[in-house]
Amino acid sequence: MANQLSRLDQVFAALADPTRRAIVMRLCAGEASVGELADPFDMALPSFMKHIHVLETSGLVQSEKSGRVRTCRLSPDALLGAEDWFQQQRAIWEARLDRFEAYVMKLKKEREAARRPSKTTSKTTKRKGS
Amino acid sequence: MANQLSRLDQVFAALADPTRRAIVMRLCAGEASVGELADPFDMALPSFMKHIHVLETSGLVQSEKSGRVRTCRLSPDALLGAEDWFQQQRAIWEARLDRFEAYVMKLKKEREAARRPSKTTSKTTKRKGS
DNA sequence: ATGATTGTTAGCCAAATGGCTAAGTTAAAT
DNA sequence: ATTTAACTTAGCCATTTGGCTAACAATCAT
Repeated sequence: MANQLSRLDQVFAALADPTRRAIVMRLCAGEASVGELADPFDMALPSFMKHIHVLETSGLVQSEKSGRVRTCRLSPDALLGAEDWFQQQRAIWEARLDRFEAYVMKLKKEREAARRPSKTTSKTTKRKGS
Repeated sequence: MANQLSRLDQVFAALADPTRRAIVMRLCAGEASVGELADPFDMALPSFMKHIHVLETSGLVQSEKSGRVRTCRLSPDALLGAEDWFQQQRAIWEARLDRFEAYVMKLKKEREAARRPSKTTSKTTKRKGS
């Protein structure tokens, strides 16, 4: 029944909300209580707590309660996991660009070879222009 | 009236769905038509088109129609923008760790200085244990 | 022991999301 | 001139999301 969201799904969904991104940014600077975190936001506490809960189930934030105050801290692993995803995509993207560039270079050489049908590439025969 | 979502909101929301992440991954390898993109997914075309549309309004994907086929390509800027966010947070996080480490080092020195109240640090007086 | 702080639970509500089908529309193929 | 291919639009539906209030703990301070 439970829809088994992947970790990445939850992390990206958590970060899609500006309130939650602000919480994460705040927690990057150090741990804080729910009250401290909620203070800057014009929002009822129960609404705010929902955001905290989303962050916790996404794995981005951990918290523990001592006395009547719950202290939240960032757990950087989930953040790094998401960052990894970008880096992998960028790697694939850049590999593609490299291949494309290689392809263009090949075309260029072939065009040149077609224009000058000698077998060896002589550096002395430099030509410029179309 | 229009709720003016920030670009980051839209990018992260777009990436929170596994179908859409798969589309982005596919497009990292090169442009493709809607039909080609939709093929691997067991989903009605109109549903799939909604995903494409989400990706387009997030800025992650651009598309253009020629004839009856719409070709989609990744626009890497939005992707890089989101990656930047992670890197900024990580920078803050790491700065904090550095500060913490510096703090621990300071404590350590003070403890040591308190234990051995001479002004100069003599390397000869090495001591081990608690 | 009372009262103030600091969450927490329960439940309501409007809007957004992510799926569907059915019925267009436009370009290419025959 | 039809038919087929490749989207596109319109609209339905269930679930999720993100806000609220009201009432309930559970501590800490006095």
